[in-house]
Amino acid sequence: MATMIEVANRANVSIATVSRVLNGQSCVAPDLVKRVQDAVKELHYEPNFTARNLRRNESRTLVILTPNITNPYYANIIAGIAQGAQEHGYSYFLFNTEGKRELDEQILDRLKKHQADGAILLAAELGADWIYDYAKEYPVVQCSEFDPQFEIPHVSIDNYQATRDVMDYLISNGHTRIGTISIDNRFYSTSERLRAYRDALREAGLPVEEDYIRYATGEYTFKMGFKSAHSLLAQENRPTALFCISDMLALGAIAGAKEMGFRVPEDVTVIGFDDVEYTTMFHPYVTTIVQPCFDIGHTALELVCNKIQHQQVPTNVLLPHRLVLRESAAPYEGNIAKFTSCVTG
Amino acid sequence: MATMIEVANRANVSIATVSRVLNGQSCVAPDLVKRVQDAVKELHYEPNFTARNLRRNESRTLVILTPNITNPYYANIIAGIAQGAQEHGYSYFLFNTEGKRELDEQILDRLKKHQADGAILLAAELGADWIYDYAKEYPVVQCSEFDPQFEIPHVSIDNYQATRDVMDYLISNGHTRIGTISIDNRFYSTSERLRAYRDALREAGLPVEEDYIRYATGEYTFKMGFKSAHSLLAQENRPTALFCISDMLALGAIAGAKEMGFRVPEDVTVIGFDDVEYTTMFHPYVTTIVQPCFDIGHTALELVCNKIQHQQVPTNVLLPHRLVLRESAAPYEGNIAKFTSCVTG
DNA sequence: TATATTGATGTAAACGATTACTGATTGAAA
DNA sequence: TTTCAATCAGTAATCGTTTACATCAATATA
Repeated sequence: MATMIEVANRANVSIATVSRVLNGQSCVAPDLVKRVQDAVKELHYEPNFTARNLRRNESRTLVILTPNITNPYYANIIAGIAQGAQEHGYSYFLFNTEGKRELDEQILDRLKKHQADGAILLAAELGADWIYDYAKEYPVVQCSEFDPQFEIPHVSIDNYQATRDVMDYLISNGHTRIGTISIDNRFYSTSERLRAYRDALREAGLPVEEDYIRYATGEYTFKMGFKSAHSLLAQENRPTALFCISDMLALGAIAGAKEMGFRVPEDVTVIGFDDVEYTTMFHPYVTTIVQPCFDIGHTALELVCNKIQHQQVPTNVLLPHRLVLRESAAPYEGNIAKFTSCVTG
Repeated sequence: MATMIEVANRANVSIATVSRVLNGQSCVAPDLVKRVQDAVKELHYEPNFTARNLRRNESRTLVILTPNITNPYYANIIAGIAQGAQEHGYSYFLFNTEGKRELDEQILDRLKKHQADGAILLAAELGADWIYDYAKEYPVVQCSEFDPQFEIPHVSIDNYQATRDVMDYLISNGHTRIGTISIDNRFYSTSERLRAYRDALREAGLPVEEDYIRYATGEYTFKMGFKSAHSLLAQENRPTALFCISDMLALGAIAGAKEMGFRVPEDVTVIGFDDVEYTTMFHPYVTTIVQPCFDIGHTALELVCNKIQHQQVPTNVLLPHRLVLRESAAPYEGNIAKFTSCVTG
């Protein structure tokens, strides 16, 4: 592959002129410009980005840490990031770290090695103070998950309010026995949703039954939703509504409920969270909280870019959510008794 | 961030020695090694990979072109690639190009710019001779899709035989009116599956009805499967079995059939392709061809790495597939007549 | 006409690593 | 004791750009 020197020789100019033509900032005489451009074409010259990056002391590259790209929720956020990256001329390394700290750190070390100019974290756990060590020195932005006790810029929704919206809907529709399928992870969103769930019940004068709460192990998977719903609905005095903290859990919960012979929503209302596309594939379509995933990703990207350029960025960006009513939720009709008998184990 | 020079000064050695210690090939006296290591720690030195890459004339980076990460089929292949990349110390840029040639070329140009050492293409169309131009000069491997007329290394399965396996199963189970949901794309897999579909019917002495074939527009989506099944099953003399060239199409087809009042598999057998995890989420679980996605990705990565090291690599790697029988397929029982009446438009 | 100003171009020094080459030291062989 | 090879460390060139600075010609100003 030809270098600038060869281009310069062929065009009979200095390499400085070649560089100037290529970057097109300072003025160069038209005939020289033409000579350089011709030489570039004839030699099929392509700039060596490694050399350029070394000289400019940048990489035009970001790292993105995600727990799991297979999850359509993350996939949509990434789509937003991708579009923004394209717009700003950035590339990115996408890493599936499954939230393993070791791996996370190994990847963030790329910032130190000049392999990346900034980072976006999609699944920062509560209490992850080590992230702060990076964020102090390098442009780091958190997306969807964050810990409010650290001053690291983040983009998310108001998880507490979103859950209150769900609970308001359920309670005002007559449900009094409301269960929730949560996860045993250390995400702020999880703890906020749980807090809102409890607060809503308490404020409505309803008891907070620990038997109505399930903490699924690990990830937001269909299987976990299935199992949790099974165990929730197998109870004598089972809940009439299930609030699931993700759509994949809700889809699993619906399947689990159906498998036990319950109709959704007639016998059990199920509400999800996120609004991934699978919510409208299988009936009943899932009533859920719509998160502006694409925008969350896109905004996060804007923030890193601004940080890279040493601009001031807001720490706490919350985008609007929305409760969308579909088929899996219905007012409580009081027709549950007949089903309690057919519950197996 | 400290450089080698600072480390060298602090350790009172030359930068050559620092480099030698860091790369650990040539021998360095133990006390010097220690001094260098101490200096590295004290200064929190991290090598600048841009500089290293410039000097070594490599990037340790790959580009991966995929039409759509959201599709779980591609996601699994990428998981295989990711693992291999990790093993070999490579990073990769993942690009969703949606098969747009312009974009594809723009990204492959990174090979010329020394931004990547090799490329893996997940969705090369038939007749894409321009890919060959890159493949001649740079390490390029194709994964899942390829064009047999070009000598570019690729990893895939035997799509013709896999489809013959499906058709053998259907025909030997008494189905004679077999439809297929294909796509109007330019993939070799698509044309091979269609060829096998026609051949199987012909060889079994069954007519190839063009009315039983649907070419969905664009992508392998749930929606397309839904619509295509609807139109196939709305016919007077509708097929009793549908072979879908992807699982997402099959899931859509099952939903479409159900929406029309058909039972799957009692009234219509539906068979998919790929074996993504969604096949076993909703009943009926989908009978499908299992592709070793992870291995396909992993093997493709091995091939690029070997090519990068100028080793000889095989051109045509085909991995084994398998037909797995689940709930969505059943022998033809002849009980269809009663349903033809309830078919709407 | 002499001088200051402007603007285009070239020269050469970075950027931070790797590595060919050179030189010094040591120990073994003659 | 001399010679030679082997081992290890240092010097400096190199990778391919960008860019501060120097140069020079042309124009404007006095």
